[in-house]
Amino acid sequence: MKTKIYNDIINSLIKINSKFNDNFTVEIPNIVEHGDFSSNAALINAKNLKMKPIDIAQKIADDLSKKKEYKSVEIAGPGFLNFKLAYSLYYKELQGIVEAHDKYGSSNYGKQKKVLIEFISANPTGPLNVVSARAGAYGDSLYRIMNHIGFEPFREFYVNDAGNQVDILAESLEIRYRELHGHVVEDFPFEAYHGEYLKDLASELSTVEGTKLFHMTEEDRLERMRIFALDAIHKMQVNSLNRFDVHFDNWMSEKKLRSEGILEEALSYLAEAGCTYDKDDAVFFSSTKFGDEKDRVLIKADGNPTYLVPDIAYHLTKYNRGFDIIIDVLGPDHHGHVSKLRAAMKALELDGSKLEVVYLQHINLLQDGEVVKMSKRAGKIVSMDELLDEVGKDAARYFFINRKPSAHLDFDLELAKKKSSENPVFYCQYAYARINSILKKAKKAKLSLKKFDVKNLKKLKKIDEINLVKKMMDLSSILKLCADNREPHRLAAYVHELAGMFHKYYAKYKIIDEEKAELSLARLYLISAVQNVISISLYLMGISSPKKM
RNA sequence: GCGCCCGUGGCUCAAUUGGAUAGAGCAUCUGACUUCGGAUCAGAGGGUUGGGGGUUCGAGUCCUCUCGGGCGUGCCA
Repeated sequence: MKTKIYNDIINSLIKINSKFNDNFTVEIPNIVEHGDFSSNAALINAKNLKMKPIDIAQKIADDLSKKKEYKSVEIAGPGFLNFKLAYSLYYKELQGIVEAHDKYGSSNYGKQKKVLIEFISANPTGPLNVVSARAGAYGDSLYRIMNHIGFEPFREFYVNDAGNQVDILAESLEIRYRELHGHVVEDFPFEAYHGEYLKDLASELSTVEGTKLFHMTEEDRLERMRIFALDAIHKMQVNSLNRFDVHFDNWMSEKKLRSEGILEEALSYLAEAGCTYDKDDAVFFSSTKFGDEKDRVLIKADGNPTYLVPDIAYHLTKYNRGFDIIIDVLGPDHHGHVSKLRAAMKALELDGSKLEVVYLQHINLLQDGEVVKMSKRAGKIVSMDELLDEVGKDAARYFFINRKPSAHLDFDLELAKKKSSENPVFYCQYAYARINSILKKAKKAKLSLKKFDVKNLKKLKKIDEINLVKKMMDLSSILKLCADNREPHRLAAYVHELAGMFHKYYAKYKIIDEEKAELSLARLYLISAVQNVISISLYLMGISSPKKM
């Protein structure tokens, strides 16, 4: 509908002067008195056309008010054009919402662009924590939204199952295993993983292997520990993610990348490009050529690659797999790292504009008003499972999505535990459940929408009813904003507003009035559309729509 | 030092990408159920958008300076 108005304005502008500027917008104003839609076309064109904005606006208004679709075209302020549309257009749109059902708001906007969204990518050294939960809620919702409007998104989890930390993991498990079998371990190493889950893993390992492992060579034993721990922790993480309704299309293993020789490949490309050199027994990447502050080590003096190498190799595979857009969802402590990565992409002559990095800011966990210090090493972290136990999937997902990624997040554990009206997700779900119950009651009163003739939508004459339709029509532009800016939080605000409008409407008007069957049916039709839009929005955030609460 | 992110009512956050009177929730106060679900609704108070300057018809948004807070700046990952 916006584009229709936009085109109508263009046609009017052509009549005035062909040298107009089409860089104006058509928007839905915040203030109801400003009409259904408004445009700044006259303001933008004042310079080009060498006319006063008000005069341009007047010409456009005169031209467009001849059309029957426009109930009124008014000029306001310095030269804004405010449009009011005929109700028949809204009835048609309302019908479209109901008929499209769960496809409403979907489109071919993304033109099948292939989008890789890498998120969470937590180390496989322990259970997922609340930081991963935020990334999970964010990445999965972005996926759902992009999928809905015609992109081809792909979800990937990068598993750092090789390297130093995995050795530490194996050693940590070994210590727990020894303890379990009566060995006294005097000083638990500081750098080892201290979490309780390793004790559980040790006892699981013991039931499988008994004391057999003590008879192996140290090397074999640690390898067994490594494989066992990685596998068990992976399952643990998948299990938590299933509870959170977050899923992946691919788990990319660093170990696999290494075994396939991709690291060497990446290194040789860099060498061919003349971007590497040897110094102090190490191999350096001359990243300063590409805007980095200093050159970075690729191969350490001990012959092992730094973390940068597998990361470059991994991103090389992202490009090679033919994605149009590559999105990395990272924690804020990675931004120093990304400049190195970008330098490498430049050195390999890859299109840097394809790679986007979204930084999710930190989460402060608040308990009794105090910040809970989280430390992986000390094992003092709140896990995703604990969070789900306490607040449930729906509230947790809403809570995380409700904020833009770049904002810091204070997660008040006490507040989140409360299953009360303080939690906005209940407000939205309640609207859905309430509509459901009204529709059920309507059936009992023998008001069936199946017999409803859409011609009777003209019974919907209240401005509140038209406003509900207008709000629902916003969905597709909200989804575009969410997708283009990689900011799903707008959808959370949107569904909350829509639910609010419905609650107000419900309180003000009686929907089922047995003496006015046609009006009742028209209103039932309206609220069934609202229910549909709420359900779609919640689904896109991974939140359920319960029929009863 | 240098780089990145953030600063909006008491608290947590929005603001359709530069639009008209900066909006919600929580908290506080006042009201509304014999009626479709009160997990709701109606209403009130609360703001120099950290501060100064600039760009223009128009700035929370862009530029610049400045003050706070967070993070980064490893031959750790």
